[in-house]
Amino acid sequence: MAKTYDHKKIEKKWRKHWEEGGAYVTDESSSKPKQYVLDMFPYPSGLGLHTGHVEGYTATDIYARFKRMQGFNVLHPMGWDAFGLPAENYAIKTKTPPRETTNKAIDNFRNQIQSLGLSYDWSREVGTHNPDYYKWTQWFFLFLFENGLAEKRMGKVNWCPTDQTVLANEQTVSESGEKGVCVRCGTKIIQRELAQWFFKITDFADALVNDLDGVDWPESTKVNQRNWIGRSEGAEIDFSVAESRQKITVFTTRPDTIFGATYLVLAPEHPLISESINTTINRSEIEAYLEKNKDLKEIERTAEGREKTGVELKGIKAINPATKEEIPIWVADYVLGGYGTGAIMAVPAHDSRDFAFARKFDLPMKAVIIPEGNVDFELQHLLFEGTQESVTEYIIKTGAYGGTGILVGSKQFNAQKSETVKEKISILVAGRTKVTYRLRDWLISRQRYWGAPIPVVYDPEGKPHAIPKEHLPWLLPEDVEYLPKGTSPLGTSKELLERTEKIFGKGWKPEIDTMDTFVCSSWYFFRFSDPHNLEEFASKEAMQKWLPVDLYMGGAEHTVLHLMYARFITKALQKFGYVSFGEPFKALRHQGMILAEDGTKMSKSKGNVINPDEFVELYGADTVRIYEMFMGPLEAMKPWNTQNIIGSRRFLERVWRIQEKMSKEALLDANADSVLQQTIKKVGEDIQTLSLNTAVSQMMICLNSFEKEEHIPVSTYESFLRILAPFAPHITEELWQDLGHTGSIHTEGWPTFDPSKLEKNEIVIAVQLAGKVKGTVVIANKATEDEVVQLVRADAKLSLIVPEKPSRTIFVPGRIINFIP
RNA sequence: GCCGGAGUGGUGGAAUGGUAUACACGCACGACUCAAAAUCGUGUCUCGCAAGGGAUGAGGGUUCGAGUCCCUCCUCCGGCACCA
Repeated sequence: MAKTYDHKKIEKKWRKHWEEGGAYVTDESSSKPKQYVLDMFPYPSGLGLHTGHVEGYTATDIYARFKRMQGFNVLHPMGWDAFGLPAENYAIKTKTPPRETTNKAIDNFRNQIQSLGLSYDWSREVGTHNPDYYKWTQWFFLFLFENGLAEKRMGKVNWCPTDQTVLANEQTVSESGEKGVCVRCGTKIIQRELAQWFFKITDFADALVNDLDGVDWPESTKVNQRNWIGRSEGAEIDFSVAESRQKITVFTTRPDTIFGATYLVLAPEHPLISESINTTINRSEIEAYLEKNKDLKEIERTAEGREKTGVELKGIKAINPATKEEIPIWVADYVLGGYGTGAIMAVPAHDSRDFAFARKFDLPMKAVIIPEGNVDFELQHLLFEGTQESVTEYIIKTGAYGGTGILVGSKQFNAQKSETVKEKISILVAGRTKVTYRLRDWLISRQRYWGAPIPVVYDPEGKPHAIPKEHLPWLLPEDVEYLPKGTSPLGTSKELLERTEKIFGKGWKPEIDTMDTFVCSSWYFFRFSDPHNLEEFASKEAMQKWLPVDLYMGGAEHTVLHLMYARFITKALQKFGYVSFGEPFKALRHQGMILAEDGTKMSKSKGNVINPDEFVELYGADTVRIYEMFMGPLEAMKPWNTQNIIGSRRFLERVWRIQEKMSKEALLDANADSVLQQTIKKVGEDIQTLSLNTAVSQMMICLNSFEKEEHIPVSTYESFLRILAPFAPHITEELWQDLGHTGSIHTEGWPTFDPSKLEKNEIVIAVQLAGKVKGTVVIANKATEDEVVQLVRADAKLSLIVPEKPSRTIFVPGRIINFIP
């Protein structure tokens, strides 16, 4: 009589039903509290959906469905990060327009996503490559430009000779960690000087660091963001040049070591070198050094393990403002021109880099800090009793000490703690406190075709002008030569040039670079709140209603930059009054990478890629969803195991079969009921914390206990189905309908549990002797310590082990009783 | 080197300081079957016939009691790394 579980029929039927009924279209009129549950939108690659997508999307789908059942109005959208290099490279190879391949890939992705039964509101779908979207990407460019947050300037840029484009610093590291290569093609990058557009993200450096304290993100991601920004607090100190009015300003985080600064080092780019080269006595040596190093890229200069090189500016000296002693000035490529002031005070006794340099060139060292806590008597003795030579000898032996401690050889600061005098010293010696950052401005120009055109035109003098907003979207031309020839493909479009001249006049030229695709993805979560708005990127009311995002899910691999840029855009909008908050993503979680069965990364070249479609076809979407959630902790990296999927399928088949035990009259056994109550409680808590693997296992435990029963009351089965519904939406909908319900199970409320039934009447507790388990006794749930002791004494085996008069008895209700002899 | 995170059966993995190995896969045996598959049942960390021991990367510590907390060390993963 009972139907068999035909996942193909069931899943197809309900997906059609949900789609036709608009089951997951967000209800804008609802007054329920909102919940914005967002996945990082994918790049629609031709390879299709991979197992990692399925994992993240299933987790947020379960969360979104759970929140709906809990009575929230949920916004759960999906879209496409559609501009980017693969489609363009494919176009170069095959002459197929990128729009064509991209749209095809999107259709494929959408089909795959829909086959998983994910409850997205497809009426809000966006694609960054569509003019009605990139119109607003261009609007953001103009918004930043008008407010002084976008500017064109010359910049040394990383240039990929193969892809013929500029790359951001962060795109010059290959996936295997190799530096100085194009992230896409692995070609060694070269450095070029070009006029480029920058977004001034550094204006927000402080807020980008500080506001991390207020968001619920994985700690490691916060650390990555902080590292990237690289905020460091220190001081700028002026060193005057002897017999000259020039001065050299250095940045240091350790002003407390200034008495140990025995020489200065300038970056090769430092302007003082050319200004004072005439007063040096080794001019040709210096020039030869600069010439030899001028083509070195920063990445090469900072390569791991590279031997430090440098040359002294002989004939000129600097004066240490603390000791008033003359110290040599060197040029060395280990000092970076683009960071701090491009000059440092070298303290070889207390900095390992300066130490290595001083050793190589036999420069003086002076120790001025000794570790606190009298750890090193030899050093202490030397500092107070020894000669400068003996101290130097000691340092050479032990290496630089970079920690904090007690000052010595520092005149009036002697015997004070290094931390407490830091600020005092920097002010007393012609300096001021200063904060610097590693973060650089965001270079957004790309010499590529498949991106949003930068909405700028140049007058006949070459001066840039913003394109007035009424001309947006500034369309991406189609009559282009894809194959780049060192200039941007847009430069080959006749239509674009004619369009520009027609609107702005003869001699005007369009900007031919496009925007970094990270610009497109830095604001899409705003658009989802109001995706069809023709007047604004999103209305203030819509953003007020839906944002910030309550839960944001995506892989950890490539998100440092995306998150940074999205936060930057949000802070810019906040500054100019568009939004009231400064952080776009309240809570962030990362799904872990799913590895191939052999425990290595899936890759096309290794041929070990798992295609989720295959398993959706074979076992059904519900099974794949359950399996991927059951594999292990969401955020953990875990290997795929095809053999294990069958367990998830069997679970659903048992859910299906147990309907045969249903009975309207039956009462649930108290113990089975208690398992059900625990399951309602635990699964709810687990979904909230996204511990979905243990949620699935709890449902399995619950089903196991039902299977021991003769009959299952209908209401019990209904509760169970409602708990399972977010995980396996199709099978539960079918079974729900079979129970005679006309409405969808997914509009039901989340079941409540009865706390009074959570506990079983009889429980097993462990009996310990001095902390070692010796056996168990079955006791009534509410049994007192005395009653438990009685039971233990009555037990034939335990009574022999437990001492007559224990010195102590520890009773933890419901857990253990421990007798200490 | 620095900063995160992790190390538990044959495998994926559970465990508010309270019976380590839940749940699942696999495997073995049994039932059903002419047979097989499917399904169901039993067993499955380790030494031991048993009674009992031992085991959560290694070693210490705190505690009545430690996978969990503290210290030292080892290994693996992720990130940063000449940023003064």
